[in-house]
Amino acid sequence: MPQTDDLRSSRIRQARRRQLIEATIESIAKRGFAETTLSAVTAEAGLSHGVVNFHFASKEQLFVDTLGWLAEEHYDHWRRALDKAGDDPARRLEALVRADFAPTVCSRKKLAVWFAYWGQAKHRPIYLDIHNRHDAARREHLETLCAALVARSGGVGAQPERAARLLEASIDGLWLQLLLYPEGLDRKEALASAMAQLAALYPHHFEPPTAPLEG
Amino acid sequence: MPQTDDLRSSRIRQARRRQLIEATIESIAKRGFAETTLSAVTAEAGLSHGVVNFHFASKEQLFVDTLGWLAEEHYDHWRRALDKAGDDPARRLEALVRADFAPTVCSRKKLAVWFAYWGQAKHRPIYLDIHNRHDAARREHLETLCAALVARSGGVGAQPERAARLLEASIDGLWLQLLLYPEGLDRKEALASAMAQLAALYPHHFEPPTAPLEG
Amino acid sequence: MPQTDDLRSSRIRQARRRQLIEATIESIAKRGFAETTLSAVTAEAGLSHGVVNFHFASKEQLFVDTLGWLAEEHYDHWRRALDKAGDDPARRLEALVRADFAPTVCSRKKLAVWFAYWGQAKHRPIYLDIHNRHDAARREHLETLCAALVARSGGVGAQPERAARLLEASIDGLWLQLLLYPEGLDRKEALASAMAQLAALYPHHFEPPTAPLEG
Amino acid sequence: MPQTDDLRSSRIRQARRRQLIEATIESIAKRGFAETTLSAVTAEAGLSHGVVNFHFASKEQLFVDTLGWLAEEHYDHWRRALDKAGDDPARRLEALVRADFAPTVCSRKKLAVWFAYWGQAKHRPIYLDIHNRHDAARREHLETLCAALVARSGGVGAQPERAARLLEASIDGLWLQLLLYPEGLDRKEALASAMAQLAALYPHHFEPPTAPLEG
DNA sequence: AATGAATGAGACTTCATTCAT
DNA sequence: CATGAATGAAGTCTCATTCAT
Repeated sequence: MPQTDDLRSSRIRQARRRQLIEATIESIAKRGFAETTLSAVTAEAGLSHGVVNFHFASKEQLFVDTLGWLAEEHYDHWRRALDKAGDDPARRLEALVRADFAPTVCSRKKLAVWFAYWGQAKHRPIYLDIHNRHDAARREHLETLCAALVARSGGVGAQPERAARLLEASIDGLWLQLLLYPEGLDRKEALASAMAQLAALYPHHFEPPTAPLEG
Repeated sequence: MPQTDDLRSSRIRQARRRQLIEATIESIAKRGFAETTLSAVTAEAGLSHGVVNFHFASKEQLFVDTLGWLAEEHYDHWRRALDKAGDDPARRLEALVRADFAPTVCSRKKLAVWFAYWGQAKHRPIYLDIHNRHDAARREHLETLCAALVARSGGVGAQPERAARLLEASIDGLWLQLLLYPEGLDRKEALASAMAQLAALYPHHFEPPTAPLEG
Repeated sequence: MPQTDDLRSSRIRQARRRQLIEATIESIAKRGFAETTLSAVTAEAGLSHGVVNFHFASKEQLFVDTLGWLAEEHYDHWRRALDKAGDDPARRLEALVRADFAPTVCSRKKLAVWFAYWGQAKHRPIYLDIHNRHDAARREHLETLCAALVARSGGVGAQPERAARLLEASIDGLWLQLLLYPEGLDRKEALASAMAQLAALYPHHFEPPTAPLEG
Repeated sequence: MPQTDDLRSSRIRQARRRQLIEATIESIAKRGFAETTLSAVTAEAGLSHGVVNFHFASKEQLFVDTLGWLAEEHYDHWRRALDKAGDDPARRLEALVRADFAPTVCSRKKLAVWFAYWGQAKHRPIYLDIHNRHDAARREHLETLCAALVARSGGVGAQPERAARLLEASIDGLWLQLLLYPEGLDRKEALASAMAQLAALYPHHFEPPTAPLEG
């Protein structure tokens, strides 16, 4: 039956694409962008040499789709975290922060890949687009939630735009430190530092943690 | 006179090296790492094809020396800022933060290059080494100064290690945002945000700025 | 059927390797080692630029495999000649000598290639290895056969080691003269001289030829 | 005084040429033809990079002149040996043979260089020319002397042309074996083998040596 | 839908040669 | 006479892409 065949074919195609994208992530993390050849990707995936051009128009398209997949995974992750957080703005903000330090999105492998893409952001507008498209919603949530906490805050907390920016900056900066000083900082301490940042911005809503947190 | 000749020869070599390193920075910023071919570099420098291997053992060595030059430039920059800042810990801390947003080190060009290198940090230990070697001193200063401000602080400020980490993370994160959202954030507002971070950590020593600052 | 595919694929690869090795021999003979570029080889073979590195790890490996092929061809050649020669030591020795002047192994093209490799023997131990590995068996046969003829011999023939060495040296030296004086010496006269050498060493077993021989 | 200056200048030039030629021989022996770059030569000579093109029109000319120098050295060497040998043909022939195994001309270094040149003979007619020009006289002497010994000889010795050819071939072949099997054969045993060759050709005039000879 | 041999553009690198000093 | 920085042609090798099977 042709229809069934098409369905099966389509499922296989999806599976192959996914397989190749994951191999690409693996390879970028392991070898970096420049050394990630299509041979490296197909070898990683256990597939044959010429298969990439069968599922992706070009190497560049594979990279673009890989970033898209990564961005979507991240998006889905914090959206789910937010959905489970209830209605209290402080709890929602905390959930957003915690989401970024969950093992799935905050492994050293994933961080290496994120920074590999960011390292090319300036001259690859398409990467910037994909990233910003997915991140805009998160920025808005951050700002809205910061604004909701303003009432009882003085100081920086009273400037929700800056507070949101600093929150995001700290998280990104902690990610960078996780990448650059793997021995000086682990994921739990990075999370604790991020929670401390919340406490610094909104002392009426958050307590600075005194020890590393369980992520 | 041989000695004079040697001196002149050495000066010429130094000048060429510098010229090529600057062309490399220009090219990485413009084209990214992968597209920075030696032809691109020599064309940028207005020199002939083969010069690079005359002054650098290999392309990789050119990249290594370029990062070294960049790291040293940054180091010299904040050391000078610190020297001019006097003895008051708060002023010294502020000087350190301001230094990172000065036009020379915080142009979009330089940021693109920094993140290009960081994007390869995981699989190029040599890049990590060079970066960390120069950065360790700065981290120590940050932590010492944070510790000096602890006395009148509660909250996060009372944890100098975390405070220093958050300060550095915010700065790096703001750098990333300057790179990723050139239209959403300029250097002055980034500096204002960094000063706001100081105010959040040490409210007794710093006021949150109410408008973007002159860098 | 995968197995069939593998077999076909393997046959194609073998054929290409052989094709490239023969083109290499052709090119070394025509242009010499230094001028034998990969372009020259692929042009000779009527193939595209990049094939070589597809079938050989490097240019050097191509050269090594070419010498290996040459050495094996020579080995097979004299083994077959020996097999056909019967049991009489004198006939076997003669067969061994004649084999080295057969058109297939003693063309000016092949000689040029052999001496091209020998010209690099001192600083390319791998070439020496390959050559000696294949030649050791031949030296042993020569010596054993010389020893078998000793009984009725006086003079040099009574020293089988030296006799064997001189036999091999004369053959190699005649090869060199064929290469260096193509107009002063042809293959048939070289063979006659080699047979004369047998007669000089073992006058009871061999007659010096009076005219050039048919090879 | 201009004339004096010219003389001095000329002497210096001659010295430099000689210095560079010897460095070339050294380098060909050590690295082979292909790896002998002009840098290698000047480094070997302890001179500066650009000096070669000042004394030789091109790299190729340096190689040609080096071969010329080598050929002349060899020529002078056997001429002197011949001059000292007296009038007896047998003694003269022996002198000629012994000359080729003297340490100065028969070091492994020199052999490597000779075979390096011969390895290119086929496609570099100029090398062939230089070699043959110097060698023709030697061949003639060999043949004349062989002819002079014919009277009391039967067998191969009665064919002076072939005898001379076999004598030369054995010597060249022994040279090749010295190059290829440095551990299986030393200069003294090679000389003994060459004397044995004389004995094989002219048993009435020469005795086969029973032990290696002092060269 | 997959394989993998083949292509050829383009990268890095070497090096003979030139030339200002 | 000599130096050594500079040039640029040419070589080897890599690898994205194509395509017959």
